[in-house]
Amino acid sequence: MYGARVPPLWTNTVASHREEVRRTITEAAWSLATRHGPMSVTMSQVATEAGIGRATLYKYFPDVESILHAYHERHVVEHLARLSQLRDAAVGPKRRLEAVAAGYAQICHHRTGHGNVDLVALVHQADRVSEAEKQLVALVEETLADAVAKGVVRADNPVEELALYLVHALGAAQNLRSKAAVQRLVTVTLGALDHRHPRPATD
Amino acid sequence: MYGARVPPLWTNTVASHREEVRRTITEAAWSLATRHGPMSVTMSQVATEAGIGRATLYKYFPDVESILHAYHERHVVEHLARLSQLRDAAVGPKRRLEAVAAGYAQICHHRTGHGNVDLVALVHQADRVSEAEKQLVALVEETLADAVAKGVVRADNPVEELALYLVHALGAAQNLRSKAAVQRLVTVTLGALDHRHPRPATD
DNA sequence: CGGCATCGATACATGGTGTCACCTCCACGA
DNA sequence: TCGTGGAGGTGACACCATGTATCGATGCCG
Repeated sequence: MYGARVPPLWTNTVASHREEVRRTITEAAWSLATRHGPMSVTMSQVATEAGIGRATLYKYFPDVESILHAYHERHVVEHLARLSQLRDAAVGPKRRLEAVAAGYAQICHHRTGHGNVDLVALVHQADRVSEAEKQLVALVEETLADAVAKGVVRADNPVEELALYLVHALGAAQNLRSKAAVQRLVTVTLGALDHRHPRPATD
Repeated sequence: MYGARVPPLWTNTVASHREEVRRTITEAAWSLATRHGPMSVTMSQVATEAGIGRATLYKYFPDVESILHAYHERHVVEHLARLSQLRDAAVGPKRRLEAVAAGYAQICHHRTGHGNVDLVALVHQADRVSEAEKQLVALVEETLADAVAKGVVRADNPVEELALYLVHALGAAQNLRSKAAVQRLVTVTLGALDHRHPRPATD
């Protein structure tokens, strides 16, 4: 389902079962973390929740942090695919930027209900930022850079900084209630990127 | 240093010592968390690092999460005081908003070096948002509301949403390197709040 | 059909957890 | 000044989580 990872004809029964178990484990751990807080999750609890032996669990993951990290990684990959699709479906740099921004805001918004937002931050352990996440930031940066080159986004700031601004600002969507509010957030956030900035001060 | 909290003549030896120990404990725990990750911090480690008995530690805090939470709370109180001061020192709603925004960005920026950023998110455990933090958001909302009332900030969005946008966007400062970059971030972020928004689409 | 490898569970040594009873020492009143 | 109350600090204890080693079971491959 998430793509074959070994040469064809070799991913039949064993590997698929292992992936199934991995999925069960990660979801069980995430469920526990959202319910009782990430600090209190133990390997024993995860094993019980997943319905496997505790020793077996250690053959899949070394500790709780790795499990949560794997869960997060899987979802980031999904989001990356979705954003790529949204970007490619839109025409023109402005539309593409809007599509990616709106898509990212939606993703953040959906995190509100089905899980503790702060868990995401937890898995961002120090330097352990995942490869998929770098790709995600890279996607945003590319889209932005294109928009800057076409003159629809202000060029007076480094693209990396604008991308950082964009991602953080849109992350506020996770605290919003309605979809309308998310739409307003996207509009406001993109407004700051307008090529007609900066403006003369009114004071 | 942090202001007397009991009626005068009553904060002599015992209470001050207790506060001293609390401070030592919280800083020891934060140090461990930044070094080895928050998931691996144990009460035993904290007790050893703080130089007290493990049983004594339980007379101050029930678990690791509470310790980290207390550390964070103390700093939020400091930040709140600083932002209040900045706001009161500035004249006019526009200047006040700029001062508060710049101050908050600086605070986020300073978190980069001396500690893992994600720890902050960790202590935001679910519904356990601290009172001081609510006050901080309230401060931002008040400043924004005043600016909206005076016509220097766009009025086509709810103030709570704009405050959320502002705080999240400025939070990007923690990933920036230079002070100049932080200044650019503040400018870009505040640009979206300009009262001359929304603009006609160019497409 | 039998070797082979991997999966899964019980067993055990180690270390963290939470909580006593007990000790020490400051604060206050006679 | 001194004794007593009460609060802080500590060692000890029982319990649980951890990580690993060993063993039986199951399915793939020649």
